Amino acid sequence: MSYQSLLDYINAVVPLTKSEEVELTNLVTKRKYLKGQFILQQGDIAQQQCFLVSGCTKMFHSDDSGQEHIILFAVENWWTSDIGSFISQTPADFNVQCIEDTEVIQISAQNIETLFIAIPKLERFFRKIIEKAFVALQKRMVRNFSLTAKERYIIFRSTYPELEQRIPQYMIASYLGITKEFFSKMKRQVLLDN
Amino acid sequence: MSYQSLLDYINAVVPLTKSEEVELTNLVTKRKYLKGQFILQQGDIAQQQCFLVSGCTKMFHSDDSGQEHIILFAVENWWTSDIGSFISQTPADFNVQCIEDTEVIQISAQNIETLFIAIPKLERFFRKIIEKAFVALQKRMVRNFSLTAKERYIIFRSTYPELEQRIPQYMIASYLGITKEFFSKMKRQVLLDN
DNA sequence: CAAACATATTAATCTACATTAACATTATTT
DNA sequence: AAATAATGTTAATGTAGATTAATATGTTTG
Repeated sequence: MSYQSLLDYINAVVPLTKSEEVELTNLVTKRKYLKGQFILQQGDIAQQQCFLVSGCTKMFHSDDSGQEHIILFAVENWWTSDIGSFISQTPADFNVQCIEDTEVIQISAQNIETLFIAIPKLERFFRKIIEKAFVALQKRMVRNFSLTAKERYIIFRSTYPELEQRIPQYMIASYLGITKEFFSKMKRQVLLDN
Repeated sequence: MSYQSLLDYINAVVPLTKSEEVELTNLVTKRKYLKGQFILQQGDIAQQQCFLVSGCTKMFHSDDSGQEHIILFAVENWWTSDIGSFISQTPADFNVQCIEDTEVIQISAQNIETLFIAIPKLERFFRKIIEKAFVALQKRMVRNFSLTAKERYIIFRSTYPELEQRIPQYMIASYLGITKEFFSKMKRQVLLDN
């Protein structure tokens, strides 16, 4: 069935019965986006939370001077959305844009409430998902405080070896919080070191 | 009753019945710490999640060169804990230390599981709490990428006007990700500007 | 296969912030 | 009240990373 990757993902955390699986799949939708398309634009209200079936996205903030600051990539079996906008239905601080053709399973803000009532253990599931995301973000924050860009890059490489192949350098630079020019310079250093 | 501030806090998000309130208060404990004492030390496993009744704490990471990086303050009605350590019972990345005499209500890792089973809506409560924390952290991350220390300080002042009175400057500097020397210099600029 | 566009490199110059070190001011303790 | 510790300031010098701008390479598209 077409929602299998999401079901597998959820079942690994909170096992669902067959009827719960049906209920869930009735409240989600599937959608394809092309490379370059926006799933969410800064200023709009996030209507959906997205689970990636295939493809790759970046979530970023455009600041006043037009600079992009990438704060999250997502690939297969990752979630992406501006959670703040989604939960309080306020204008998003972030854009979500596809950097490959991307297929997602979406849950709307309305349906997620229905789901929480129908299947309370999904509340546990989403709590655990966001706990994990929070912990990762907190660690990244500390790294940005205490490590140099070079050190952060080395950690990024070893943490997400697949990502480096799929994502243009200048986006990785943005994710690390540095310019593409400095990234290029620093990368040469790293490669020479090995 | 002595757990009232916690009950008020929870009731504002998920209303509890009287019997649920009793059940909850039976599974939490109260404790006092003196200024300077550690609630949690880096490398230990976080046994408790803490709700502050009074006082003030800082949560920080000590890096390899011994530098402190503060990533969270907490005052009355805030939660504090190394969530990562607490949920997966692994060594903490962070210290939590009192910067005033502090009284907390604590929930242990074991009891929180009991609570989730006894009162499922607490699962919703903690999901909402952590969602809020996550959103705030994400915004702070973007600010660290896109704003100067001066701009971040101005936002800090207007967001937490009370904190600036209670907390030594050098800790605010650490929270902003800069040295106390640079903070001192930059603060003079900000004060001259007004 | 051009032409257009997206991505990456290099080098010169600039700046926000770190480091060091000395000193000043407040709190706290005895 | 003196002594000690904690906190805050100032100034000189150093550096990670930004900015600008020119050029190179790679990849789509007509």
